[in-house]
Amino acid sequence: MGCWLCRRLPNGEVRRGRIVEVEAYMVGDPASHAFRGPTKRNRVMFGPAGVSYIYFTYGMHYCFNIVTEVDGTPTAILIRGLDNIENANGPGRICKALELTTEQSGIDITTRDSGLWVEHGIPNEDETIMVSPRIGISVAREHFWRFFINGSPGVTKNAMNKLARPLDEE
DNA sequence: CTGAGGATCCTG
DNA sequence: AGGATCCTCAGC
Repeated sequence: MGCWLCRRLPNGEVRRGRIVEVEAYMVGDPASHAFRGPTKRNRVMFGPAGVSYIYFTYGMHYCFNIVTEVDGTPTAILIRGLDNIENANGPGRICKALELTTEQSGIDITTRDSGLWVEHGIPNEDETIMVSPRIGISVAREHFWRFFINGSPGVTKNAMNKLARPLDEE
């Protein structure tokens, strides 16, 4: 949260969006694409951290994730919202704004050379991190594994927001 | 081979 | 609340 997702577009333009909303997909998590084992689509989730996982859904949208844990442990973070970029609230809109498709799945995002990378950032002192159930899933709704910066314009407006509470009230 | 459902988004 | 639109995967 607060880091910058950076993308060099095919025309050379660089866009930087501040990450303000994410969801975690865990080992043993029935809502995770990796839950039923490796497939052609999800195989990069089973690889090392710092790699993009992008999938196509609903016949028209792409969603961008970052693989997070060690090789062989299939976890990822879905990036759901960015500030500082127009029309980048929502995972499908992020991929549209940054021109990301499954072509960019499986690439190393720890280097600028890939054209897709993350730069360091942290939340500001006056920002509150909220947690809520994840959006758009039909199982494992009991887990508060969605995180967002309260009040940021890049955060999705959704019914789950009314269930949100501050992270530091754990 | 088939069918159901989907980590979404827009409109009304 | 419903539709767009098609890929993926489980099941047979």
